[in-house]
Amino acid sequence: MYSTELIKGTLKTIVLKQLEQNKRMYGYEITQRVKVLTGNRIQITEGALYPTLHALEAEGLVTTETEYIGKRVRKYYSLSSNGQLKIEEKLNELAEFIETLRFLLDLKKQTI
Amino acid sequence: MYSTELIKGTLKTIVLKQLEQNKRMYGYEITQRVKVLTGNRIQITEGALYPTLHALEAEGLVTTETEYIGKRVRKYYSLSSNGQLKIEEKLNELAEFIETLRFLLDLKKQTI
DNA sequence: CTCTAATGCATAATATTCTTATGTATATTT
DNA sequence: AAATATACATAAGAATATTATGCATTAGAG
Repeated sequence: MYSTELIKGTLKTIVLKQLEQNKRMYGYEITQRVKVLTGNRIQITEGALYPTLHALEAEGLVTTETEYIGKRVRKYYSLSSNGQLKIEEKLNELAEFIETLRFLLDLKKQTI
Repeated sequence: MYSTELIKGTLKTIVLKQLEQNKRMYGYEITQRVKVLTGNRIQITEGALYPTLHALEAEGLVTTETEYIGKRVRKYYSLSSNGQLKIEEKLNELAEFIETLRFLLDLKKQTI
């Protein structure tokens, strides 16, 4: 696990990117997928995730559909067209920021 | 300027790295140097910087000396040996985190 | 030579965004 | 039967930034 302060500021981007890649996901699924993909290195807590999803919805970046699996509710999230634009913006900004940090902190460039 | 949320979590690392590279700096100097080095892309505000410097001092990662330039006070900061260890730790962690993000968000690798 | 901008420190009020804790409920595995 | 996993949600608190304010000195522009 990374020291948590690093993750701050990237959560929305991570969530939007998952929705871009998988079309339609529910909250719990997002946390599990990110956990697996990162080998447990990034674990999104529920207290962080749900408020973030609600904020994304309020900003019009995602749309929702509620479904019942048996008696259990699931809320599916999908990227809206504004969300699609936003994730592209955010990825560009993050990539630039990382390049700036790399230079400023003299981090090694990846050649792989 | 980057959306401010990105900078959160990297400020201590940036400050410690500047002190590693320049031995002895005062607060205002750090903000100016980072501003120039990043082409105005990262501008550390005073309200963020000074509390951070005080925290680093309280953690024993930096030592301070106060000097007068004419009648104006300047507080110089230097990396302690614990600070030296800490910056190495933080840079390693950040580099790993960036690699994880690169994979998770499918960011392009730099070849330069 | 006066006024503005820059230098230099600091703190307080506020905002954001996370962690941790709590709550509720169903489904599955041991 | 009990523990764990699934699935949502919100509240209290911590951390860390922004914005605003305050004070004071020095350099430069008009």
